[in-house]
Amino acid sequence: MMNLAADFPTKKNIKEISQEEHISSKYLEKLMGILKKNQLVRSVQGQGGGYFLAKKPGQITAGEIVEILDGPIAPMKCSSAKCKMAEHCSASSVWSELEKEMKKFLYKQTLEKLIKNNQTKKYVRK
Amino acid sequence: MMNLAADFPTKKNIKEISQEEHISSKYLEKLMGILKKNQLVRSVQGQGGGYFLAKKPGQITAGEIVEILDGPIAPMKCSSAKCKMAEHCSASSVWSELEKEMKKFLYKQTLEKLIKNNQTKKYVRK
DNA sequence: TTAATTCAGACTAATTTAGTAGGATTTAGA
DNA sequence: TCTAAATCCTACTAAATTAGTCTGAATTAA
Ligand code: FES
Ligand code: FES
Repeated sequence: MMNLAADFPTKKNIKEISQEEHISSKYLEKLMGILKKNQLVRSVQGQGGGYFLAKKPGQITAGEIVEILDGPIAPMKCSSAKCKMAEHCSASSVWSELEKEMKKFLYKQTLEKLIKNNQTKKYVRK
Repeated sequence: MMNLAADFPTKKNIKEISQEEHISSKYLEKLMGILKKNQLVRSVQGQGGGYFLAKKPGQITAGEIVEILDGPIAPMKCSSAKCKMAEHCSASSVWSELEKEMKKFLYKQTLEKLIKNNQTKKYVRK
């Protein structure tokens, strides 16, 4: 039988990631499950298995990740959640505009960008 | 004795505001208390009393109100709350930049602006 | 003195979130 | 074919936060 696990050199398993990111492996397992269900990562099961990105880092944005893991991007529950008072609420326009700004910002932060920023950060660090 | 309550023609009492804003008077009482403690509104006690703005609408911003009633403006608990992982967390820069954008936006929305927007809204409504 | 009002703070209930537990399934390799 | 290393699945728990209530005291106009 061929070795599936060997075909994806960038993959990492839960144990590795959890150590690098200082996050409990059990919790990470859960999160990766969600990311996988939403097709941001793919996985190889069984011994030697692990996870890897489903797209190029330049094509994954913070916006996607946040919406998948945290739910809709919104400054208030009111804003996107179709608040029933929105019609006669003077604040609703503020929420919806702010929501737009947040989305705009988060959807232009790609993983690639983040990685680069983080690498320079390391150099700059004393 | 002079009549304090008559001196501030724009004042409204809890009952009036709670009806206008469709919010329970008990809850509103609590919120007004917080706004008062933070000097966004002032009040007159006793019969005929009520609340009124402590500054001109052009000098009160959504940012202030939100920070007073909702706490620090932040997209994540992590961002401004001095997350202890921030040093080796690749996401922290995203949170802090987004936080800046949110503050910038909210601090330029004055009450005056909001009132104007809301008036035109009424005209436009079918 | 009375009635209308703000003021103060404790309390409750509901919801959300972060995180854990336990076991089933899949797979590589000996 | 057996075993160990991994993902997968999903229910559960605990903690924190939030929205909102309740009670009663203090203040003031009339
Ligand atoms: S109460 Fe929901 S938008 Fe204002
Ligand atoms: S974990 Fe707090 S900033 Fe990333």
